[in-house]
Amino acid sequence: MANTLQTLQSIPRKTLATSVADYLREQIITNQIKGGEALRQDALSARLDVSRIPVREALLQLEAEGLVTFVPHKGAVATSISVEEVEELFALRVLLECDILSTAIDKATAEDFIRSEKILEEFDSLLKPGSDMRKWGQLNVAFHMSLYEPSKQTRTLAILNGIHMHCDRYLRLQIQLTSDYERAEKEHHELLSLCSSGQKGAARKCLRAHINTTGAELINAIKTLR
Amino acid sequence: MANTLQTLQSIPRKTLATSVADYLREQIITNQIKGGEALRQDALSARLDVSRIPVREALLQLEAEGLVTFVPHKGAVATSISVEEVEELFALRVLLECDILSTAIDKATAEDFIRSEKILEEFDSLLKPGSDMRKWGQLNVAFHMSLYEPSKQTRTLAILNGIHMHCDRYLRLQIQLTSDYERAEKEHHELLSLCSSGQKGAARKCLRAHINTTGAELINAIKTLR
DNA sequence: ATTATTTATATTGTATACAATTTCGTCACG
DNA sequence: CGTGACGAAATTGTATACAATATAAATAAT
Repeated sequence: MANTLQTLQSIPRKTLATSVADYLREQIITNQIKGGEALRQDALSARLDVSRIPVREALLQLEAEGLVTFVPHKGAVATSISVEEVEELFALRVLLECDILSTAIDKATAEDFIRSEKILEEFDSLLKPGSDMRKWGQLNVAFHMSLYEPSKQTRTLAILNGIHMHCDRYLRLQIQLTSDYERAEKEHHELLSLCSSGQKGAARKCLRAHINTTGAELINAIKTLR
Repeated sequence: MANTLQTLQSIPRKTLATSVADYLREQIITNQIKGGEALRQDALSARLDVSRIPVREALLQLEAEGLVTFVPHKGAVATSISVEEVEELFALRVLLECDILSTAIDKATAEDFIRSEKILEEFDSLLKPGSDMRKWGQLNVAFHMSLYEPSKQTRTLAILNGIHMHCDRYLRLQIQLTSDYERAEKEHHELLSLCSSGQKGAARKCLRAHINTTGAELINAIKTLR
């Protein structure tokens, strides 16, 4: 079996630094740590009961992901994002995702579509309001990435992963407020059926519309919040 | 004066970790540290006469840039890149750079073009063979980024910066071997003149051709080297 | 009173020391 | 021979301690 090795080498012995990074990333994405908030190494190491070394390494990794900015001798601050940047991110999504979707459809197998389908089914389990938006955001990213994964374009996938992380940081807010998840889910199903029937042109069009309306709704929500 | 503040806050007190990162990045990009080579923290800290902490932080930063892979408890290894990945990177360049060029042209001022022009002039100073390719690669990146900078799309610019870094790691080899810099320079001048005269469509076409032929030449060179 | 200048405090950066994990050689066993 | 168990050496991960820098407070000067 080919993927045995895959599985084996993907047991990443968790290091403290990555655990701290995971924790902080979660906190930032869910807005429990707000944009602009300072992250003191000492406070974090005391709170998490580890030394400052893994905390520093976690902060460095988060900086690489764009979730904090790290100024030498001054400290780390959770990043905030401007409306212009959100717009840029969604424009990037349209550009990259529409492109990668084409090659993904060409290379996709039946199992690939089944995997995506299963993710959509998971959405149903938390359709009712009150369910945590954390899971919703994760599934949203997972669905999109699952669609593109067959392309095997690792660099592009990595870039998209980063973009989605940032988008979701704000999507979470909007989805919660506007109950927009029903639209998103309908569009997801539509998109997947177009993909699995190999209608590349229509699928791209659908995806572009999906990203654009989502972005527009989000920007709208952000602007009214001020 | 507006940029006084800019200048002041852009004096980043260099930390040891960033110095080490700069040093290692240079070594990797210039192929003095080859892909697949292991980077032992102990050896590096002894060689550079610093402790392992800044070395670790440097390696983490380089991992974020994709220049090394960091496996917990095993160590860091300089990444190597496959032909498929080079092809992907150049395809990404076409997609992103053609798009960003349009908005950059719209927003560009006279000074922007002058800045790009000056970079092209610098090329002349090292046109003769024997001059170091390090500078050539830096100028090449600088020229392209200078063209796109007026767009103010910071996320896209950051992504492109990373892509260029990886491309140049291999471009250096090819340029040296094939004396292809003459073609590149001619195309650079052509591109800039189209931009400064506001011919968006033609400029995009020219840029796409420039990236595509450069990518094709590079892939060609890599394949013949094996 | 306001601005400089100095002192003290807080916070980050780095070195050293120790703990945990992996790697590799050795040896026993089939 | 090949294979697996065991232990020593090498290497990485983390804690603690100290040095360097920045922030804030206090004092002095005009």
